Amino acid sequence: MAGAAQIALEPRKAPVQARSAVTVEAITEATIQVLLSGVPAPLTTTRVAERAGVSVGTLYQYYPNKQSLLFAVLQDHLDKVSSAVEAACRRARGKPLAEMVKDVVEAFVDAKMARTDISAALYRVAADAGGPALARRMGQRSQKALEAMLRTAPGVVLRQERFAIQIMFAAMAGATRSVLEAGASSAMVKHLRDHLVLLCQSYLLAVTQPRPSR
Amino acid sequence: MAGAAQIALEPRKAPVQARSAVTVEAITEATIQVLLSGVPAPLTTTRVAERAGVSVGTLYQYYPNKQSLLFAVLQDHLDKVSSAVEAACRRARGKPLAEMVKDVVEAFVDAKMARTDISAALYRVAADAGGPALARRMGQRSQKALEAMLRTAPGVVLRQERFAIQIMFAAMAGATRSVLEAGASSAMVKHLRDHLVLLCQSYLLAVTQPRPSR
Amino acid sequence: MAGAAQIALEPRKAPVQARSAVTVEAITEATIQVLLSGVPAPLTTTRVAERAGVSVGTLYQYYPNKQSLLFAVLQDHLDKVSSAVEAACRRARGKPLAEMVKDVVEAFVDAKMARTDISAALYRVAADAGGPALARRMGQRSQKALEAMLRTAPGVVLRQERFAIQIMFAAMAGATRSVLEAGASSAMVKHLRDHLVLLCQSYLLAVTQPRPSR
Amino acid sequence: MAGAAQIALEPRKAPVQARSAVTVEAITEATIQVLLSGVPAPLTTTRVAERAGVSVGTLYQYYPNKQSLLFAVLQDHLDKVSSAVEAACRRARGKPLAEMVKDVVEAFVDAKMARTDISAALYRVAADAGGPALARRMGQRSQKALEAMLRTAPGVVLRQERFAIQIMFAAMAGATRSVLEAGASSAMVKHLRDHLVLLCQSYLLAVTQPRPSR
DNA sequence: CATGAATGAGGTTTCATTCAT
DNA sequence: TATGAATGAAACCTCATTCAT
Repeated sequence: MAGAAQIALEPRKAPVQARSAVTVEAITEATIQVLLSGVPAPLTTTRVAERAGVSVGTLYQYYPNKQSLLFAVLQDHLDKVSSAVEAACRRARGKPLAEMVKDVVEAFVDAKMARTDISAALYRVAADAGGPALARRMGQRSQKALEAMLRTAPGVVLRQERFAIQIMFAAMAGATRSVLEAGASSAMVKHLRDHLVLLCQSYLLAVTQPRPSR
Repeated sequence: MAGAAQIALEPRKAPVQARSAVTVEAITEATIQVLLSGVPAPLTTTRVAERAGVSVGTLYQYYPNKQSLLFAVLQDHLDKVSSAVEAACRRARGKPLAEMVKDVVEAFVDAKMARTDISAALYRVAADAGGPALARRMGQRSQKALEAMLRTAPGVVLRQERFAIQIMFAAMAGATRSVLEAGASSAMVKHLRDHLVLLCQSYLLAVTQPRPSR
Repeated sequence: MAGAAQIALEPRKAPVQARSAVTVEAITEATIQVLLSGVPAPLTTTRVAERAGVSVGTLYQYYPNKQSLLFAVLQDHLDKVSSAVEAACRRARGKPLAEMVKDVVEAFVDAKMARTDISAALYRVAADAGGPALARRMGQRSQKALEAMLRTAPGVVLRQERFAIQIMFAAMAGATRSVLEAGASSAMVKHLRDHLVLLCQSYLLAVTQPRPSR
Repeated sequence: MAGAAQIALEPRKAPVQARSAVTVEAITEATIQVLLSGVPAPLTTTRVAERAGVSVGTLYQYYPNKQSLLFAVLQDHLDKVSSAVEAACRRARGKPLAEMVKDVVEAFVDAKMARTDISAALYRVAADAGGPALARRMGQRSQKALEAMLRTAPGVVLRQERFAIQIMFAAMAGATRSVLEAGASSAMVKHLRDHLVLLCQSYLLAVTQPRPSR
């Protein structure tokens, strides 16, 4: 989509009742299933509803429009990844730089690769309006956490800190995407972890400020 | 798009006559213009034709369907980048590793950033069927060139060479995309160049095989 | 139409609810009306929907494409005729040949001429892909019934039975079409009945096997 | 097509020059070829022109529109059949009824089956506006000739002469079409000839006026 | 609350026809 | 005269969304 009017992206109502929660869950799950069932068929609200075992009307009770549905699914996924990174950052505070990086990178890869099928499928809808913005927002959450963590690394000061973190994070995301789109066999995923650790460690070292000596 | 039937992606006929060449050029240019004019309006063949100052019928004389038009525009862009990388790789053969990397990274960034508007706009359509495959194919061209070049680097042997190159390339692409989607001010672009040089240099060093000495 | 890709001809869903049944009926009726209103306007789905008082979307809920709509209308018509012939054949079993023929021919003509307007209108769409095949299939139903009936005619054995029946049926159909396309005044229809009875009776007599006497 | 505006059906100009004659011939031949090449592709003027080895523009020099082209091809075909029937009728004057019928029926079948492929293909376009009218006109030519011939049959007076001839002719046409659409193997064609002779002979006998004796 | 029939704007694509070269 | 690029009306069909039941 080359653009989109300003559209409500928030779910229409929180699923407070148990019955609702089940329905909503069924709908989001169905969305992913439709995305995954590689058939050359576009993702339509009717198809999602069918797959979820509810009527379109019901779907529209919970999501004001199609965008908001996709948005919710994407958000859920990205939120998991961001949270994993944030948690790892919290745990790694104060450790030596190399360890920090290792912990965080592995947390990121593990979260992203927990369901390779979903991750891969979501790239297809992420280009829609709202997707890039959401990704950026979520990326910033992670980057903020990284920044906070890195400041606790003993004896480390980064040059152009913010920017360096953005680059590192984007590099991680790019490499992960590449592996995902290449099929993401478990062997590849393992290599990805190791290489990304190396890549990030060496990069951060390279942008480490020369210690103000004496 | 969540999927697509097998569809002809090749242009319908090459613009042999002068008149035709102008028309085709106008159409591809219009495609980008429509993509850029961020207005909340999807890219439609009608709109592209309008913008190009021709009728829809004319558009369909050259492209059998909408996909093939987008495909052509994307291909043109990716081809420029790949070619730039290949050329840089050829020129850098035999140089020391650090220089190699510098030359190639800069060539990549410069090619990608020659028209930041186009690059950014194309991310929106790249998710369509055919887009990912094309990107992968083009990426492989670059990676092949990188591989050939790196083998001429004096005293350098990489561990898991192919994979390492894939990761490096994907990291570059990811970081570049990140900057592009953040606005890509010229200052940022300059920093991107420098940081990517560092990132790639240090990563390659890190995955360099310990010389089997003596 | 000079040809057609393989296209779904079956209705999309059966009208189960009362509301739907009305809609479907309105659509098929409208199809015939549009065909009849001899105005120099082709049969388009939009026009049919308009005439039926529903939206195009509704039409497409029940018929996956234009072909299937025409197909359904044609099928309905041909089915009525075939059924009439079959019924007559069943009733005429065991009667003398001349009576058999009379009964069946009259049943055929009556069924075909019940709505001369519809019959005439349908010739216009019968040439479309699917039409000839359907007509052949329906013709064979009738011919099968004829065959079964004729075998019960006392003392009658036909030479080249199957083929003779095909010829007779096609002759009937051809003559009927001719009258239909000439306007089919009720006087003509009456004459048609009488003449076709004669024609079929005398033809069958002519192809009756000489009784293996004594 | 369910109708058509009043459209010029006459060829735009007679091919007076030799060059033109070749071109026109190429175009009509190409029309049939396109119709025959059973591919699920509609008959378009562009395709016909291509096949004929000329440009669309040239096609439109000779035929003012698509209808007139189809009309010309159909007319050519029907004219051959009508002429054959007329000639046979002329030759058979004065012969006994049975011989008359035999000669004419065989002339009809032979003319129609001279090119079974063309005959079969033309059914597909005959339903278009202009087609039925043309067929009727041509049928009347044959029927007139039949009428004139039959009046010379010694001792034969038909009841409802005109109508009977119409029915007989339509029956012949219908049976022939049936065989054509069933594939028209040469064996079937042979049987068709024999059966149609029988059918017509016995039918005419059956409608022969009882001689006003004494 | 759920249903699913109905809506209709709007997208893609075709193809008969014209006319500048 | 021949060419074939250009035209654009109009056809088919989809699918997000609504609302009576």
